[in-house]
Amino acid sequence: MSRKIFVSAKEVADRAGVSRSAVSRTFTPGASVSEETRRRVIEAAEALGYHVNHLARGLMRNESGIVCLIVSELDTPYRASLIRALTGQLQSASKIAMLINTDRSDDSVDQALRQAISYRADASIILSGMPDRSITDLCLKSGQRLVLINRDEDREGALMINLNDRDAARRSFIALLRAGCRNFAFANSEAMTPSLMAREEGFRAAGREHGLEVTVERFGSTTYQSGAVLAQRLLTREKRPDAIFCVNDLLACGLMDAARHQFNLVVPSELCVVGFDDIEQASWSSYNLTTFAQPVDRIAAEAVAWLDQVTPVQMNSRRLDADLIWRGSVRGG
Amino acid sequence: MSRKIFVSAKEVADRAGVSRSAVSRTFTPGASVSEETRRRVIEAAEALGYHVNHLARGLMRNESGIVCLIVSELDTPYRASLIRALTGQLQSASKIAMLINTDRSDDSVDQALRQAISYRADASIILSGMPDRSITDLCLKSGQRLVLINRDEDREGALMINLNDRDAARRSFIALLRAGCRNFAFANSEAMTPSLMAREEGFRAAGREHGLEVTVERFGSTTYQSGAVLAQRLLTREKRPDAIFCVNDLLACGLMDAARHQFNLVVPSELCVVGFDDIEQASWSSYNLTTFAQPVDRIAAEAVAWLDQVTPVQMNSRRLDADLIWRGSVRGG
DNA sequence: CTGCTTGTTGCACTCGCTTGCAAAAATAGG
DNA sequence: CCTATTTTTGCAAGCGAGTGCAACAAGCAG
Repeated sequence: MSRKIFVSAKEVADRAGVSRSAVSRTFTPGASVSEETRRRVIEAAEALGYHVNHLARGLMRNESGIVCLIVSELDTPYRASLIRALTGQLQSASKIAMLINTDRSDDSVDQALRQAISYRADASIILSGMPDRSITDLCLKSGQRLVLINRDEDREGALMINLNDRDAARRSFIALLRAGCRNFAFANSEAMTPSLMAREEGFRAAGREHGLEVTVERFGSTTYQSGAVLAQRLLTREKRPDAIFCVNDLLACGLMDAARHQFNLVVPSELCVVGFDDIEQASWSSYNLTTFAQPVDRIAAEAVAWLDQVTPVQMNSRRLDADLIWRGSVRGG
Repeated sequence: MSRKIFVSAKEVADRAGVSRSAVSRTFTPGASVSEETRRRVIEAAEALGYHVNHLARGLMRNESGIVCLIVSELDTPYRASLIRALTGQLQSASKIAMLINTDRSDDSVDQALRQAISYRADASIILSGMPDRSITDLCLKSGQRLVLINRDEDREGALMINLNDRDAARRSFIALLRAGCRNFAFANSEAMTPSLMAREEGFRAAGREHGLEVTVERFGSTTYQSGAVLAQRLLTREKRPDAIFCVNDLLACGLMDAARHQFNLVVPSELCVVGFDDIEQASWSSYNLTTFAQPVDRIAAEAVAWLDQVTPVQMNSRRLDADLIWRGSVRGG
């Protein structure tokens, strides 16, 4: 197993009969090289299988082209689809994604972040639910650009992408009202992240405006399992809700399953349900869930476009709309 | 916006009153430094917020600590959970994951791969369904270690991790037989990857051994939607199957939903279904699917352990067992 | 005190690339 | 054909680290 696998610019230069700088310039957009030289360099590079060493380049240029994706619970449907969109678009912009998994609570997170910094990542995109401020601090302090998705945190110098959660919640209320529902409930987790709370507050506010009471129940994390528990709690009330807005689809699926299989309720005639995220499962015929679509492609596009800008605008925030996807879990439509 | 954000070893050395090499050695495990010097260096580093520059280190050592995850359709439940496991364990092993998304068919894939090579990744882990041999060739040629998951490809110098698909298929057949089923079918996609085909062949072989016919139907890609189409094709046959082994859970979910909602069949009394992967949705009460669990943590552990080895064993292959998870989509149990 | 081993330290070179600078070559103007 | 201007090119100095080598200090036996 002989090492020495990579060819260096020197070797390409020798083969092409030019200087090492010429090779470097050939692969640097906008540098001054004659057409003839460029051709010969490219040819030699091709023949030798040369690839610019990004480690060395990053070292010189002081920018690596690496973007960190800081994520927890990345196998959650919404997260996964966002990651898919982000990696795709980053690649199209000639950047590359490093994935940092913040699931484990031990210090491997901290270590991973340190790694990211050690690789001199140009930016970090945070889609972790974990509201650990020290992480964002560290990123900013080490000169990275920062993108916060659905965190509603106020961070100077970062791009903040959020949804119109409050407005979506209001639209959800109106849709349920039009469907003839009268007993409204909101099923939330105890995660209490800003975007989840905005949905809750928006829904409550809409209730207030219409002079209707809204029952709110919170439990556990934002999962299918919590949905089942919330169903238990909400559907055993004396005044059983006939409309439940769930803080996300995963929870909605759990709630619907419990409503059907444990309480024998028929959706939507006896119970209307609205979710949030529009994960793939929402469209499955067992759920056929009316929900709000996270504009993952838009989110990814905004993030990548902002990273591509040369001048880092100081304060920046985008608020995107979530489209209501009408399906069968609400009457009418 | 003044640049110059990072502190270098030189600055730490000055502050600690030692030479730059001392700093370097302090952060190199196994190097010779006195306790006293190390203490002072660490202290200075801490105070200045120093992080070893991995770009530079990688340049010298000729190994970057970067591992590429080459994935397509990464928002698929099984893939996502595998990525979660892999990133987690890589981090614990002080490596870091770069994510390469091979969804787009244009040359952005090629470009991304080139990027990975340019960053001198130490290894690539391929979980892409895409059987593009040129990708694996390129990785190997640029001196990377290679891990192939569920691809059953014979690749010298790579670690191949596969499941006992054939055996699982056989166990599935026996379980269905014991449940009293007599008309067996296998629902496959047209992806025709080795591991999917092994499941099909295993199931067919088991049928042959028991002198029972197995209907095989293949359609589209391995998704929920294909499951619905396959249900249509299989359940309209004159001899309607009462046992269907689906090549994976996603497809099984689609098939079950169609069987129930379009054909009004009751699972498991009129139709038994077995899936593969044990994705989260399989445990949802709407499906309650009997299935085989992909040992994602084992897979990730094997991969990471192999990457940690110093001596690259030439030919290496692991075959892991998939545990049968008994749930309610098969009678008895 | 001398000779020898063991452990630390700093110098200087190296990794592969970018880039300012000045020399060389090509082009234009007269 | 000569000078002035514009490219193009090579030289060499970095970027931030790792490491072989030799110098040096400390510890110990004789």
